[in-house]
Amino acid sequence: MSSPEPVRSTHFIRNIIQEDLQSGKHQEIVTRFPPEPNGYLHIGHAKSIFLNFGLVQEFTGHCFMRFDDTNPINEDEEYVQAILEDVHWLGFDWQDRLTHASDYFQRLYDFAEDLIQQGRAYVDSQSQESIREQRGTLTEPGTASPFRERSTAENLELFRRMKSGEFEDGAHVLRAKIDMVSPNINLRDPVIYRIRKVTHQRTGNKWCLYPMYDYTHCLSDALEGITHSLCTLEFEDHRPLYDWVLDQLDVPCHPRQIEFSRLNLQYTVLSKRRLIQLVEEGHVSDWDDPRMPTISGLRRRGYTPESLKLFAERIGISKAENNIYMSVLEDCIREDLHSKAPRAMAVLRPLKVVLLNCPEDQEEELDAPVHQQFPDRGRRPIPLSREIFIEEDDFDEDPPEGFHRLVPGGEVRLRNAYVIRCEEVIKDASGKVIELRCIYDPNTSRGRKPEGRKVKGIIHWVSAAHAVQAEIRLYDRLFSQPTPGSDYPDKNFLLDLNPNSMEILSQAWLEPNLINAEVGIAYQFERLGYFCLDSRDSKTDSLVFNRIVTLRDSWGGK
RNA sequence: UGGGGUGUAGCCAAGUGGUAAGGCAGCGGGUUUUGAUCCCGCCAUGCGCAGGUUCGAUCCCUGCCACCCCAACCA
Repeated sequence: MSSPEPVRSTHFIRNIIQEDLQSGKHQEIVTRFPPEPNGYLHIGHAKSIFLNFGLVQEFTGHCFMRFDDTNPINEDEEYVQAILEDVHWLGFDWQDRLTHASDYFQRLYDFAEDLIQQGRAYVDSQSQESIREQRGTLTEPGTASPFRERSTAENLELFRRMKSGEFEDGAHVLRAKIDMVSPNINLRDPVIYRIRKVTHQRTGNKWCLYPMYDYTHCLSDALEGITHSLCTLEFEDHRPLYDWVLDQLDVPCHPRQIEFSRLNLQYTVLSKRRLIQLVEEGHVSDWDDPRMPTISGLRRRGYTPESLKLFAERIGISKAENNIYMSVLEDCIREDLHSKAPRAMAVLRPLKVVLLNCPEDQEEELDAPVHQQFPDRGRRPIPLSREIFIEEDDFDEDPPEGFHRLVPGGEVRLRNAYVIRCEEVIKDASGKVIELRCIYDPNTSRGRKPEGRKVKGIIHWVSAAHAVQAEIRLYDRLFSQPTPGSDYPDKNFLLDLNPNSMEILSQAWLEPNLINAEVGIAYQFERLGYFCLDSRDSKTDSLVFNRIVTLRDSWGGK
């Protein structure tokens, strides 16, 4: 099966790597994908995964899968497993390069003692509040801590006692001694170690002292021999600190940090805080709710790894703020599935049609291609009998201009079958159309056009006696505003939740061949869109399909 | 008001001191038993604004403007 060839335009990071390879600065490149295991991965992470893992496939090199687990308070093994599954599903293999920042805790600690020995780090024994006040503001310089000039011996002793658990949380911290009046606030003696008497998901109770991100990340990169450390724009201000730490210590190499802009996708949210809130407050069923922009949600919804890769290629890599249309993502899955998906007919909102000239005991076995453009994929059986279902909105008593479907007295083609004419419209007491009586033209089977008339419309249908009932879940965007919350003073994104983001249709009818549908395969329900079995809720005797995305519809009417 | 970034079409995004790639969207037309797909064509005298240098500037220089990020013992 062919997947779409991604459009490859170059970007500044690829250019840098090419130059480094050509100049001989590096023989191969090493990257890393470093999530904190405190939430599920989302499509923004996918952008980073495709970048980091993709680059090393494109050039020679390898990529580390590294968990940045320096803050045991928020982290959890559940997230670790979910993240590994997601990265793997996207198509990447880290081989034996699965690491954790916590693997380096001892080495990091030793480096810290080294810093102290050099007089480049000190133990501060002030309260968190004092440290914050002394940091200064954006426009005012910071002031020195009274503990800044402690002796090396005292610093070392205190630091060792911090490690051995003699002090309570918050009693002391270790700070890098850099520059309290730097215009870059990150350089005003940043805290690099804090006491946290909590159990770490990997190291247990071995440590009660945990290193901070800025100190940990650069050293982990250096220890792994990372050549290019790719991160998002908000870390740009941290780069001087990244470089400072590595410059002080005897490390194997000095990776280059390069920043790119994070993904912003309209009609959804991509911040961990907000995604957690959606899950915890029950606005969605779970992390893998098919409306979620998480990788697991997209997977359950029916998105393919190939479609997400296409998306990553399309949006590109740059340093500019971006605001991607949701339609770009939707178009990627359409493009991928168009060639892959077997075709089927399904009626979501059924309207009964009786074919008057079809005897009650008549059953005709028609068939149709699995995929019209790929005849070698075979054919599927399509039974026809006297009673069929068509889509409710494929009939209109009072049609708008340009309506190509069925109208009273009019003709339409049943897809893969005959042309029918509507003879009679049956309504219930309230005036609602509940049944159509039609006659079919037996001389209009496959490949045969009706004589002397043009039939423009084609509608899908299923045989009532043969159809399989199923529940179908129609999904729409989770939020009704492109930038959720932006119109409210408190930026409350929940107020923009789309109340119609999921519609459940429990009376849908499927062509009988769909009884063989498999989880993980997307089907095109002709004229409607792409659908797949819900991996959680579908059962063999009660099928549940998710709508992945609609087909494009250039007809504005309805 | 300090520091760090970014501004190329509706949305992304290449690009170069020599006259603006590509994708998505949009528009027009063709094919079609999916109003899908597919095919063809159109779509920036313009690169945030104003000056300057130059034969020539989106690119170099100067000055502005707008937006984003930074004052966790988060990452």
